Amino acid sequence: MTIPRAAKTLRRTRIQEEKEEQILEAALDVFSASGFRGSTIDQIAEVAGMSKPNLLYYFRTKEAMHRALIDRVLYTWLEPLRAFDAEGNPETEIRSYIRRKLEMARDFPRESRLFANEVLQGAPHIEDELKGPLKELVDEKAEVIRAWAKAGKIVKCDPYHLIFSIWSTTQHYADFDVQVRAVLGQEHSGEGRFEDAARFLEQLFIGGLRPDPLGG
Amino acid sequence: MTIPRAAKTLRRTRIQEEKEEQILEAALDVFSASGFRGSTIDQIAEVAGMSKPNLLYYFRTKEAMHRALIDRVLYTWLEPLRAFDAEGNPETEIRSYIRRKLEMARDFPRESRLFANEVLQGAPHIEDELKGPLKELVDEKAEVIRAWAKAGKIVKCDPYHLIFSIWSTTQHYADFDVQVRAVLGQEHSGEGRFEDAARFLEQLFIGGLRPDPLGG
DNA sequence: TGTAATGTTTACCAATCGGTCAAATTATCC
DNA sequence: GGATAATTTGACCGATTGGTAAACATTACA
Repeated sequence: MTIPRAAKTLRRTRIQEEKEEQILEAALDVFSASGFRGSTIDQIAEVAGMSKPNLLYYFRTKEAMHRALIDRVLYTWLEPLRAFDAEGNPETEIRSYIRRKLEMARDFPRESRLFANEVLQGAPHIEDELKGPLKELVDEKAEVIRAWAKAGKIVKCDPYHLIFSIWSTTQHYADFDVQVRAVLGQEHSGEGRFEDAARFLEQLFIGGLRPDPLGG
Repeated sequence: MTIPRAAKTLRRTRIQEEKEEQILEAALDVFSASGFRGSTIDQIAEVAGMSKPNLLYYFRTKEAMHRALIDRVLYTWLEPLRAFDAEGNPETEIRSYIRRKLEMARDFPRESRLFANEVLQGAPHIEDELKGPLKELVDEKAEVIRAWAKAGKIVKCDPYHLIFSIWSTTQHYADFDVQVRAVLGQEHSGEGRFEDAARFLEQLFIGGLRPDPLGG
């Protein structure tokens, strides 16, 4: 007889690990492309290359799949911000934060779109994460930035909106990729666009945050 | 007998205008909140306060509704960029473009999310608009910016990525509103956040684009 | 005021949705 | 190799999906 699924997590089989991996990979594909409501279990099952009931053997509901996916991806997604170092030099810290975020937009666009879809549609499944861990992390880093400003290392500015602007400008290249490509045209839509973006954004932020020479 | 719907558009009745208005208003609500695939005709019908078949009397399919909505909103949405004036002073032009875009994010968040949802999910319904009218408009304004840079009025930079960065930073406050609110916390989530954002973004862009005093 | 055009509703359709079930199959371990 | 646990499948469920047909109600206009 099949053991109750709750007990399944006590010890995980080789097959379980492989299949769950397979499923979450497919789920990332589908959820990031259509959002939660717009995605169907059948789609995910097809991409994962298994039957729907088989998929539902590993994740009992669509919600459970989505949750597992969010949980797996969220920590990694916040890594660049976590790496933001209070001890470091403001200019190099901001520069490398922008770089890292742009690299993630380039290398993990599906992850970016997964969150974008979720937040865009009111974040019904990740509200707690936003108000909890995310807010705390941002609060912490905002303090760092504020300290830099107070010390005259960068211009006085609202640290929260600074962080928002780095998020939005970098993630734009993942979330709005088709629009970026459409506007740039075929000739500038190669991978070089990330280098161009990096150059521009560093110029913008470093220039825009340079401390007022008058010390104002 | 009911005349074929194709002929309906020859002359529009009072009722037609009212009801189509009602429907598109409801459709904006629903599509912007759930994306095309995630939205249902039933939802829209309920929000519009009419029966589903009645709604389908005015728009034969879900696609037709979506298309009509996009068509109606797109022109307005591009208005701020169109207002970007080559003759004007770069600093004030950029400043007022940011202001206008932020005002739209504040006053028309549903419109912003409608496009964000669409682009995020691969822009299956507006690809032509992106590659056509949008690209042409951006190309034109990019030339203006390039000329400013050449004349030393602003720093030399990639005009396309500049435009992208203004889009992304401003629309962020509409598209990622829940995240912004969650991170700012209750105390800073009032309407004042748009003023704070405006102040920061103007500081960032004006500072970041200020021409190099060495003339480099 | 009559009537033709327009608008609305009820009842319905096939397809798809998320999910269940029991039977069949495969892997594991003694 | 056999028992037992783990995995997979096909058949199926009720609810919801986008959309239709036709009867019914209302409006506009001569």
